[in-house]
Amino acid sequence: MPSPEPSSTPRVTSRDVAATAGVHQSTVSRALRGDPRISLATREHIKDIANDLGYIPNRPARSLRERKSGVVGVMVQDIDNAFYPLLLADIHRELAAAGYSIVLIIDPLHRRSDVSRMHHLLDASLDGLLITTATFDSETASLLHSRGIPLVLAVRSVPGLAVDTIESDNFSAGQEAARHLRQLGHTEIAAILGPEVTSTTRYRLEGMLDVAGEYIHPDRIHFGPYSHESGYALFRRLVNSPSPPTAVIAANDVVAIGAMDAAQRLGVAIPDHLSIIGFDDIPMAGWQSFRLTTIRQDTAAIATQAARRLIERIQNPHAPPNHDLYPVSLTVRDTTGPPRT
Amino acid sequence: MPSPEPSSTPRVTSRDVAATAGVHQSTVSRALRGDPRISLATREHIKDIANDLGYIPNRPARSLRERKSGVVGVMVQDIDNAFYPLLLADIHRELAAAGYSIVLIIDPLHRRSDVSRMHHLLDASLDGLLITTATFDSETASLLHSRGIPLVLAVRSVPGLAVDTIESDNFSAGQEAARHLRQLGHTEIAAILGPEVTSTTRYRLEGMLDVAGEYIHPDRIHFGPYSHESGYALFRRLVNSPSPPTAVIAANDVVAIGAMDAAQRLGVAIPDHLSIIGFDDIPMAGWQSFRLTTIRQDTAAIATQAARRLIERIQNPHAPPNHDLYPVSLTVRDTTGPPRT
DNA sequence: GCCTGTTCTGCATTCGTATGCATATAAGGC
DNA sequence: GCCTTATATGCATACGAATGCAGAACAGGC
Repeated sequence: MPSPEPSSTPRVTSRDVAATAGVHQSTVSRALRGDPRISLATREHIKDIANDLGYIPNRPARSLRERKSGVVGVMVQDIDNAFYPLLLADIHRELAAAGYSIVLIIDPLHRRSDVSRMHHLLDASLDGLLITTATFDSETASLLHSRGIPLVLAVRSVPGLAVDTIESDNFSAGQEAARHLRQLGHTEIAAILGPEVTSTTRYRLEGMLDVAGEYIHPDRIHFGPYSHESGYALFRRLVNSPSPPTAVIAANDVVAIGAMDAAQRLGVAIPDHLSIIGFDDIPMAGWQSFRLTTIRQDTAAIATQAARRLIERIQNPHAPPNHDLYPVSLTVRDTTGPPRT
Repeated sequence: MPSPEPSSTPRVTSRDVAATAGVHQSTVSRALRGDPRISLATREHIKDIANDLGYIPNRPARSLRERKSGVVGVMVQDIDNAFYPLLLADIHRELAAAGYSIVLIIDPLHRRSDVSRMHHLLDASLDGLLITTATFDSETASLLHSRGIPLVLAVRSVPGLAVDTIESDNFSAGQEAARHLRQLGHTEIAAILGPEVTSTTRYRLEGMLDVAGEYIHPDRIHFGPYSHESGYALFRRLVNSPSPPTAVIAANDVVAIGAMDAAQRLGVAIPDHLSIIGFDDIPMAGWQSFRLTTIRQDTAAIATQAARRLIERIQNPHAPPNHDLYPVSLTVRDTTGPPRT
């Protein structure tokens, strides 16, 4: 198969189509958009010619004129973290089905976005923004919202910010996790949590404390990033402490699996010596190597709904904001059991 | 924190800035781009006013005028597959550093892109395209290239297509894997491979056969998607066959881990009963739960280099294409050993 | 055959920025 | 104090598509 040379042919525009069809550019525009005011015959004729010439409407020109780009931004914390690809897959499917392209915006915690860094979000190249990385201490979402860009918060919420929010019932999630461990008889519970400034961490913690506050000593509550490494490191520290806990609640499955990795390395038997429970129920949690007990959240539903809400918001910027709260459920596998005696 | 209302204020344009600065729009444009022909005083004055007014240049307008969008597309097979996020992270870092935004294009194998589906890739909204999903049977890359869009192929190559290509030495990779198993004494080797139409699969297979052709019976060569599920299912079939192999070469680490998952479920001891080797050396392969022996490829280098090549290609569309070939190396962990006796 | 009313198409402008060219003002030479 | 050369800014237009409005072409009524 010989490789065809790239053609340096200048792009064919609606004017070119118009010229060869013997009509005016405006007629081409209308014909291709199916305007019934153009006679059917002319419409078909123009479509044929457009096809022959390989005409493709210029997107920037259209965006400029229509004041919308057909592109939305999706902000994730860290693409190299099993949770976000999971979200992205469903978000992408839904948005693509509606004709939107997705710009990937990676917004790591340590590199907080100031106003200047978000200029490119407000340059009219994005019709909307789906944020999965909102934190309590960042004004990003609030600023963007005040600048009028259609906005949706998924997974994490910001109290008092009146924008569409799609999240799990994380308070219940925390309760469920703690309740499960309590029912197994644990009284020495530790928590390896995510960043303190995230709603997921805060509400889950509140739920845990609500159910098992007296069994989770403040010294045993640790905060860190939502990462495998964090689970690994903090678990290590917990186990090497003078009085190790009998159960660990991990920030999410990724962290829990990091902890399990450390456990395996340290020769800590799970669940015989120590129980671990996570949150999310990502597919990996169900793999034979892990069989992780976890609080399931409906990530697919959240992703899909977030995408839909964003589309609605773009179409109707002034509708009152919605708050979708999804229930969670305990999934018992093999990493939790009664405490060692 | 009260939630500020989204402002419906119309966007502030360079003309607005010009008006309040008492200069012409063109002067604003030049001043903000640092044109030395505008006096320093005026430049600063205009910048201050632009700041005060919160002026942000309109991207579609700029794209239209400059004939470049500052956006590149990155095509991946399946975001929900550990390998691609890994690639994406580095690609994103590199492109973001160069000021490019990334549009995520998911191009699943089963939904092949025809010309109409790729119209939106040619509508001038993308300055270039980084394809990680090229296959032998798809004309996508070739077509796009002939249409003149700057193009880079990463990970997978297409023979005879004269475009920048960045890949590992997959033939050597196949050789290494087979050599390792041969040196351990294996004579009953099976292969759970990726799609036959990918260069990675084809070249790795050729490498394997080159070294151990007589020990890899054609009936034991299986093709499937590069997925956990495929590894799981095909491994199961292999083990349940009348004469199971003593070693399995998996398409990549994701597939290998799928196979290990099946092994664990079926009670097949690894490596005592059966050896498994993968390709890539994704971080997960090193986790305690897996300790997978694998042929390491420098994914980070490939991702980074691909991004750089694309940037170069955009700047200089007519330079001769480059072919970067990266060496691979055997990483021995705990999933390979001598065959059972 | 004139007038009204449809139906179809063209004209001209708009979106916001960048830039070639012209021009105005200032500075310098003598 | 006139002319040349910088220096600094303005003017006008292009990028490509969409659209309000005007107008052409045609049909029908009488």
